[in-house]
Amino acid sequence: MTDTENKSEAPAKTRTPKQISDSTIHRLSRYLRLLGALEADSVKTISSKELASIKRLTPAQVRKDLSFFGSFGTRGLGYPVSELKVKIAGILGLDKRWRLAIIGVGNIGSALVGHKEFPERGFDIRLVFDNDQRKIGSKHKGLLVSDIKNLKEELLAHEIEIVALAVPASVAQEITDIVVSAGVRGILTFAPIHLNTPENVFVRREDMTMELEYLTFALSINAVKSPNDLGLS
Amino acid sequence: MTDTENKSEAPAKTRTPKQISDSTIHRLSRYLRLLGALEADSVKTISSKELASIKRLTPAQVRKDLSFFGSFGTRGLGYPVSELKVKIAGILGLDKRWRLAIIGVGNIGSALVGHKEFPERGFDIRLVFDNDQRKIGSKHKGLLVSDIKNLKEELLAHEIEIVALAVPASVAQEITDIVVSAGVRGILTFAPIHLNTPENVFVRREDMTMELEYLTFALSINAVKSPNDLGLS
DNA sequence: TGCAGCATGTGAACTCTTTCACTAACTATA
DNA sequence: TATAGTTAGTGAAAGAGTTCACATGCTGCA
Repeated sequence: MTDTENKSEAPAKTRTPKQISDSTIHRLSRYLRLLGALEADSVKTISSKELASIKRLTPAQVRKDLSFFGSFGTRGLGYPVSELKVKIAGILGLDKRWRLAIIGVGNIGSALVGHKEFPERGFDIRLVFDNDQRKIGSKHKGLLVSDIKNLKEELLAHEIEIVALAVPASVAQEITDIVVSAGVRGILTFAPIHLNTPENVFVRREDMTMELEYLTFALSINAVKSPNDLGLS
Repeated sequence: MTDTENKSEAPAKTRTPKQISDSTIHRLSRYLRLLGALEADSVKTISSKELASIKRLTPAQVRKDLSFFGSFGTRGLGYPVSELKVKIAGILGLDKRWRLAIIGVGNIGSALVGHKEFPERGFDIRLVFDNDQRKIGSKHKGLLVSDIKNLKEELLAHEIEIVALAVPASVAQEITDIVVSAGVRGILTFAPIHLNTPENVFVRREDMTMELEYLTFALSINAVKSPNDLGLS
């Protein structure tokens, strides 16, 4: 075999089947928000450079993120604000409204129910659950609290698509199983534990303590690790 | 002259510049929590394999994470649970209690004030601020709400180290500036905007909408699960 | 119409993170 | 004490994600 080199030539086509990273998706969310503000200010066009400087990123990063999904800009000019906003919203699946349920009306669940940003950004809270008899049946910030005993039935009846889980860690898995059995495929959980779910169910965890611990780590080290990634996830 | 020892010619030891990644820190937090549970169950020793399987990681990942900070295990046996817990807590700066202030007692701030996990994990909420006269002076979940007008003075007086910012995005930067001027170097913010801070101030952002949008992205893609199709053609 | 200037889109290089694969070292047992 | 079995620690390889650099192609103006 003369061409030993050849066997390593195969990967020439390193084209991964387009796996989009978490970071890219998160940045799209951030671009989207900025574009909303720009649109409100009647800005018509924005370059990757401007977009990047506002978000503390590199222009290349912005262009690369967008390029995964298509070509939305015009060379020599930049990106059309309104149009790009619509495109990104489409990519993120925000061209429809989503039906949400909040499970658990403790401190966090309560905050979620009252969170005004949700409806503003396309998320309609349709159901609120708790297991506390004193709460069940009463209105909480305008929403009737349902008995968690009827969780599955109600989720199905209201065709809930995404659930925010704000219950104690001790019951989180148990409730997750019910939620999944009701066909819900998106879960935003605040319980600091790993949730077991089928592969086609997506879970995102919001963990404030973890972020605080990141801060204590950074503050204790006292040596700055990476000056510029403050605030990025 | 010795041969290999002596030279600048060798591009040299890949200086591990001790750059610890975000992910590693987050995983340490998760290990720590698990170790707490194990300790409560009187588990004395745990291997990287066991630790990994519980957290859905690889054993190599666990060992690598820990190896950045030292050698805590025993070959052939594993890691001593209680000891490792103390070590990780130390790494994360959790060998002391931290003084926290919550700014903004709306939906989210209110949840934070009542969040029982904070004191349990070493974070003492010392101050709570708001700008609403109806709230100022009253007790909110056992804590007196201070006037945000006195923000700087109070932060200094109580030697607050970390602030949780739960205020509208429109005033977040302004308040951040004050917080920073009071010597606070750790900020956990819930406002969905970039905060400008000096380099020695650490900011972590908690953004529920962003996580929800991640879910809608995932759910949308999956719904249209055509083989090669990720977005537009 | 032609030209100058800009900004996109993108392969390639680079950097960071994860996984692999192997050695060193300890435990347990006889 | 020797031996079998297990597991930590760690360079190196592989894999991801980010940045570079430049050709392409559009805009605006004379």
